[in-house]
Amino acid sequence: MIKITLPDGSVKEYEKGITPLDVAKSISEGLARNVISAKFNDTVVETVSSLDEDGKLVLYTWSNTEGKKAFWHSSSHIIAQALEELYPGIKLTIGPAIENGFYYDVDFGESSVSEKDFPAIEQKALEIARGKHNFKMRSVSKKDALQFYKDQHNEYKVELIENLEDGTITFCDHDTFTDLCRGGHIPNTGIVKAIKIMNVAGAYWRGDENNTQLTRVYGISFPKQKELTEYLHLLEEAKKRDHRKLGKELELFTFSQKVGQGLPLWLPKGAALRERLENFLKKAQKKAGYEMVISPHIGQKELYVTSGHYDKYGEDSFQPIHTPKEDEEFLLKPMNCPHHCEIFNSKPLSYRELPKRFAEFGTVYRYEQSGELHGLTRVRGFTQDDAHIFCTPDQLHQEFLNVIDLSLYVLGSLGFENFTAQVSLRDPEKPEKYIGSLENWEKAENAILNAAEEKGLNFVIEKGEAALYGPKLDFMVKDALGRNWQLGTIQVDYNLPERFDLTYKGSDNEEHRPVMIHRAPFGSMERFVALLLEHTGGNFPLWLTPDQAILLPVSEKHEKYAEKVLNSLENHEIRALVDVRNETVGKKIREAEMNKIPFMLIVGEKEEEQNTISVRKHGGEDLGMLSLKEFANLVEKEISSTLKSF
RNA sequence: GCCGAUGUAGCUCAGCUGGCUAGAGCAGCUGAUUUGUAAUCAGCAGGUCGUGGGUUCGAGUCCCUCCAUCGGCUCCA
Repeated sequence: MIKITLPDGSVKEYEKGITPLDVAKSISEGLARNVISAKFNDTVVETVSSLDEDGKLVLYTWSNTEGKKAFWHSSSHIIAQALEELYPGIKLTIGPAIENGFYYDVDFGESSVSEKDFPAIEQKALEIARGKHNFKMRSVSKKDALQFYKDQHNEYKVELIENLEDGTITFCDHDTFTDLCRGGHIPNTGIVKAIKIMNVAGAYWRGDENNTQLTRVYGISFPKQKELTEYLHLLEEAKKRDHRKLGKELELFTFSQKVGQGLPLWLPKGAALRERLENFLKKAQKKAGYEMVISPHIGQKELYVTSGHYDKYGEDSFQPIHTPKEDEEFLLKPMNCPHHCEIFNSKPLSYRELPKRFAEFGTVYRYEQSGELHGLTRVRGFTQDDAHIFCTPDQLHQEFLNVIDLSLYVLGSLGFENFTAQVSLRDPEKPEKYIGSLENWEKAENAILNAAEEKGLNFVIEKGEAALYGPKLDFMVKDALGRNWQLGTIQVDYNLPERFDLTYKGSDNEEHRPVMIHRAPFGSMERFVALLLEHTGGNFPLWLTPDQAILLPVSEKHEKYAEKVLNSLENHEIRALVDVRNETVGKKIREAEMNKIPFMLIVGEKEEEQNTISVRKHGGEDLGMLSLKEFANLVEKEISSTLKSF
């Protein structure tokens, strides 16, 4: 007999060799029907694996993330079988479950797959699924495993197996299909009732662009057809929140082929919105002791050679600007830090004057790869809400904590609650990616980890994500389709102060090296506005939104009164406009709704007589007739409830 | 940069296997209507079909180049 501990803490005794599925049956029939995956002692096991020792068992159904993972991973086996049957001779590589579905990377050799082939593959996969084939794991010796794939001329699987230890290698069979696999499957293929190929894309073998490019087939599957339909509907809904679509509809920004790709043009409403965001941050920064500085958009090549950026990025950047004078080269500024270092250098400073906090909304230009450009989230010219803090080593910790506070204030004020804090460290195996001494890096990494812990931030650590000159604390936010983007960032840097030979006079009358903090709470204005658009669906906070209210005169007769009201609204600092078009009220409301204007103010005979406005909120709520004063109070109250001061 | 897809009026889209002067709705303009909580009616105007080449008697439609966009990969100072 063995003792099985269940998640609720209860311990039950079973015959040795019992399976998770049997355990489920002993609990309830319903559970047994729904169990599709299990973990035994924190290791993923099959629902039909035999359990031979005491341990902790967790059973998973479709409603658990772990259950979905097993479901989607199993589905990738089914798709792989379908592909092999339809395209004989292809070479399979890896096929994991991902956040939403799964993919399989395939070397199609001479053939290729495109959208029009999807239905046939899906149908084949469904046919296989309906066969209710059991997934069966079996151990294979390294020698046999290698032979199996050598016979298939599949060099990818061979490479995978070569890196595995003999004795740990398992294959998974279902129907006529066999795949190298670690395990974690649903009991049988029949549980998959709906399966859809979402798209195909190129992906490099082992993520290295020097390797062969494989075809990545993305798919998703569900235990019910209805759930697939719902998922596809959800995707459609998410597309409505796409910032590229909303930005166009709300006239915030545009792009022009003539100006160039990745170079956004801010339209009047967008520019005004951006200015409000900038002022919001400027106000907070002023309280936090920052000073605004301004630096030019170009700098001598020498500046970036000093900073180390030229060596690292020069080749893949916008190329130097040449002047009539020979040997003179300027670069478009790809970041503000070197300029700010020189500002620090402009006069001798004493420790009494530190920290120095130089802030600038600095526009920078980076030659991002063409395939990587994406709306406003990844562009070639953008404005960072940048600042550099130069402080003594003693001040670093407190300064870093203060910057975390500022960043959290910014995210909180704009309703970003579901962000992930990420500590990005260097990849110890690739020192060539970074500048500076190991000692400096360790100091900087510890400074960040300590500060993040002290603030009680719930953070994840990512190795290899650090910046060229130092580690970072990044705030990541998901877009409408669940893709992660970095917004705010805080970086500790011991290296640029050395490269620029920055010093201050200490109390001991000796020269000392300051430490530098790079920080940008928004990240960039472009990306921040993009993510804000996707999060709010275009319904910005009232303080930020382009037009807070629109006056809708019932007929031409009430235009004068509307203009009068508009005037008073302006006196109350409410941004409003009048729709004087010769249209019905219904039509004006419809358009104001589509333009996502928070308040629609209808003025007609009654309102003019009583000196009031009838207020309709975006979405349809009727607030009835209000006096101007009442309305102004309402607006002020709503604003102050979302916009706290720092 | 790489893989795959897409590009028709300001916007959203139709245009089958190549065949008259390329269509619709919305937006725009003109006129009528003077309107009370998500589309009043009528008329008009608007496109060298992303670009450049090619095949053909004939190209929006087929082929190639380039540009841009979309989904990924790689990258992200």
